[in-house]
Amino acid sequence: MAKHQPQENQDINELMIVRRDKMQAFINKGIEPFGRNYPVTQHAQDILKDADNLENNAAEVRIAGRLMAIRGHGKASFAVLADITGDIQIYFKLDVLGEERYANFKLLDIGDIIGVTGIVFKTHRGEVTVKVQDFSIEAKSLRPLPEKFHGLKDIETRYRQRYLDLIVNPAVKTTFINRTKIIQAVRRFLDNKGFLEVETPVMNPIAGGANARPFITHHNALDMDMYLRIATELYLKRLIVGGLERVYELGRIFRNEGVDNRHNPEFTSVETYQAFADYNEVMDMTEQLIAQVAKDVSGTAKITYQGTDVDLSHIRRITMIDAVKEAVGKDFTTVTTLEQARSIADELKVPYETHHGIWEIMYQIFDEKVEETLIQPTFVIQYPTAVSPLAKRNQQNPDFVDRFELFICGRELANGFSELNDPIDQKQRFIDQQKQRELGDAEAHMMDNDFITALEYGLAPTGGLGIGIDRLVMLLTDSPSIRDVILFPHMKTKPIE
RNA sequence: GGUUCACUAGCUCAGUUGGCAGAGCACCUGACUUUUAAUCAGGGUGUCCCGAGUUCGAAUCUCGGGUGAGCCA
Repeated sequence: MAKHQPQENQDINELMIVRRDKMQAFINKGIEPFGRNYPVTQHAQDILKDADNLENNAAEVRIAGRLMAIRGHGKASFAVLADITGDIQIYFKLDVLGEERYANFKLLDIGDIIGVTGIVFKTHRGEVTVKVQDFSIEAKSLRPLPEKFHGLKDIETRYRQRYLDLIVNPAVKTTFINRTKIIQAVRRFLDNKGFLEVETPVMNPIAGGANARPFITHHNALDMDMYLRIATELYLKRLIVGGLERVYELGRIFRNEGVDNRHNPEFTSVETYQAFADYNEVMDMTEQLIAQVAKDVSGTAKITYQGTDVDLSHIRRITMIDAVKEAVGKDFTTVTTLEQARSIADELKVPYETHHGIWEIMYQIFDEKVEETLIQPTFVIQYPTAVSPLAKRNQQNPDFVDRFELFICGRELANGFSELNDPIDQKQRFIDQQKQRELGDAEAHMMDNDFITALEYGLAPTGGLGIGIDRLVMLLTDSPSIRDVILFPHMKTKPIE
């Protein structure tokens, strides 16, 4: 066994010295303070649920977990053991354990991970408790845990040392278990609809499918710069060209942008593509998916987010023109000149660029003034073509595309459209995006000739959808910040003390 | 990027007008064989985020920096 001497430079306080001394005491008794395995027969919840039966049969139970509290009473002591299912009380008694094992118990600290065998009983107050017959130390904890009553509140520590957050703040564990349930529910929904889950490259020679700045990395052997993907869209549409008909990818996306309540540089999205469907069918499916996932996870489609009641069972649909009219009282159907559009934007104090046309200005107004007003679930449909380089033009009005975005509680949650399958138009859209890039828009879409080539072989009419999984999890777990639903949110590096 | 706020013991937090660094929990010593935020008696364990400056004297005032959070862009 390795010697557990504190390193000379390591900052170590009295509390840690005490724990190291106890660890050494175990070693001196020939007991390894760090275990190898401990097969259990139950979790805490199993025992609580089956307590009467276990008690009557005097059955031996075998559990393991972390000591969260110790209440010593001289020759007998109560403690709280926590495993993934929750807490259970355990009882150490000198009569039962004998002098030697009871002395070993005295070397345990809050935070230690132990394995326990014992018999279930109920205390005078009726609490289901395991009377410990034997126990083993599975991992000595050398650092003190945050306090049990107030928990860990320091936001920085909670994010940097999420394991502490998970140990002492039970609601956090629930949130992340629910995150997994949400992702499972999304997969189940799509699998049941015949979608094929696929994996496409994370490292891309061209970062496409969205308007965002990419992270750049370098492949040494090929001696080429590569981008981390900013979307999965263009690869998935290539698969529709290839005849896979219904595909989805659920995975990590990277965008080189700032960090706030709703943005983390890496986040999770799901994108789906369905051949022979248009954006109306995609909206129908999105509506079903949101409601189904909410029911699977919360048991109901009527949820509360940050004090606001939200009914996810129905999503209204409104055109962007109507949404703007409704929110700010400006009717863009009457706008025929750029000057009119600019004066409306000026009046609303919404900034725009000199090269923006009427509909781009309207989109700026929508983005700045309208989105935040869309609290109940709303599909906004009919986006300007100028801001939607991958979507198919509307049949009646080529200035607009058959696109929707879903807003809930003022936040964009999903984006979908009838995919642009005309390679001639797609090429022109990319050229237009290049012009935007030359005008200084670093987020404008890159030219992707390889994708154009794929379209030239023929892309079936296709409906596509993208959902921000993190935002969906925020909504369904009532979390105010995206950092509350990402286990390890990105932060500036700083050594843990 | 701008702006406001926060940073004090392992954790949660006080700290007055600039005058010896505080509390609860945790921890240590002792008592206690059904407690449960156990209780009782005793014990304060600290780079007051970092660095300058002002001052007889700075956790406190000033400047610079760091990290985080909120708001704005």
